[in-house]
Amino acid sequence: MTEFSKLGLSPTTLQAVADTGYTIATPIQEQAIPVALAGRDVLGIAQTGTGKTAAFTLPMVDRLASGRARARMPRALVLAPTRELADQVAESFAKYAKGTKLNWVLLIGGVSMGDQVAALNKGVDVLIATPGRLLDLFDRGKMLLTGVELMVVDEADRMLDMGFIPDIERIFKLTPPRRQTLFFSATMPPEITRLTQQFLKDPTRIEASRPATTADTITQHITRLPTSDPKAKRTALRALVQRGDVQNGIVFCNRKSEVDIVAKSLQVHGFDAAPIHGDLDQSLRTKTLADFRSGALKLLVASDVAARGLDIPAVSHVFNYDVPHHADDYVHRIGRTGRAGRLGEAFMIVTPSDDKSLDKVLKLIKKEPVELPLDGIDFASIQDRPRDDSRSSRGRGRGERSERSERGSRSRRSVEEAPVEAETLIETAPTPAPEAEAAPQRARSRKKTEAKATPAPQKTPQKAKQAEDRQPASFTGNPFGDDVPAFLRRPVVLAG
DNA sequence: AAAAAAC
Repeated sequence: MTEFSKLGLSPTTLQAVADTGYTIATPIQEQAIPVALAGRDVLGIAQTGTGKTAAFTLPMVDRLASGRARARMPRALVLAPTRELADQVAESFAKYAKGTKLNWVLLIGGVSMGDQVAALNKGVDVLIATPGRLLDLFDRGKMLLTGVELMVVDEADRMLDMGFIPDIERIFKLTPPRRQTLFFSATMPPEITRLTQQFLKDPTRIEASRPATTADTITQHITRLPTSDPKAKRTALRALVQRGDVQNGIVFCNRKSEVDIVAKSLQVHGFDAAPIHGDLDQSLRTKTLADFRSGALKLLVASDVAARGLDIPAVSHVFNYDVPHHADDYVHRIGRTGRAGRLGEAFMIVTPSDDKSLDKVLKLIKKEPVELPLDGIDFASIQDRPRDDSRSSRGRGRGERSERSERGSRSRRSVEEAPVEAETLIETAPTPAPEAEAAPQRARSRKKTEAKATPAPQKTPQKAKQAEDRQPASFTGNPFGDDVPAFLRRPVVLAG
């Protein structure tokens, strides 16, 4: 157990740490911070939940605090594989750089470039970016990377999975070789090893022991269905969600289309649920995640965009609507619960077509999940409506009609009609009273429509705050008032 | 087999 005060951080940074309430460093922080402060490269083998983000943010703040960025010449760069992860790093930066004059900008896709370009022009110390938007802006000549003193690569193995390695290589080559590099990956496949050999200089290798393959704080269940029918799976999911004491939960699906269908289905049945995946508008992704974190949203239906890295401190339940094809993903998914010593529960729906994937999962977790049968549901009699069916409802029974509405883009019919099929399909787990549970769902739909209709979505509180931080309170239209900073009087130096 | 990421 090492206190932060023993790691060599400056008093300002220590104060920022103290303000967050943390006093004891995690193993990765304890090992990485002194090495990074000494200016050495770090190769950190660690996954999320180990305190990795603070392990690189804190020394970064300290090492950058003395200098000042010039226009279009950032001094540090953090790369993350997903927009949400980048945003999370930015939040960490906001916390720990509070007492300094450092500024930063989040460079991610899916949002307007305007603010990002303005920040770059003004001069920003730290770029926190996903590779696509960073390179896009670079190719448009919006910044140079020759002034980068410190570069962080987070979740490198995931970048590999996502095909980002050529981009990362290119970015490495755009930064000066003398830079310091902090490189993090949960695993070290050969491609990643090669990358570190090429771009890191005599790195100190730090391994934070994985908190066991699957945390002991998570109780794992599997429910076997006799059919792969989607409607049967959704019925089973509702029964599982209703069975326990779900404070909040994440429902993982393998496909984005399935995420939409399952979220919609849960909403129609009166659950407070919303989808998140990469095809959704970024403003909606941000808002949905914020709602889920704050407790305003109970069920997050997600693709694997939310499986890794996202730091949601208190998730009581994880539901695997689908068995993930990669066993690793199972570990990441259920790792969203049972964090920081809390208890968590994980459920997985398994159908006959999941045999292969399930074998891989069971082999990896080396643990026998609790079999949880759903008695009283006649799955064999549940049939999904054929996909190529015409849109007319002629000749259909009540249950099927209800299912069709569930598929519709945004059902308008009153929610009281919704649980028709529940009479026949759910015997053990009654649908919640519509009047009690339907309201949040309708509110959510309305918000979504509004967001689409508004040309310039409102700044999230966090973004507004960042804008505030970048801009003096006395801002009157001329960003610098009468005092034009020195870097603006100098011509911008192009190309090294 | 699919997810993610740039316009």
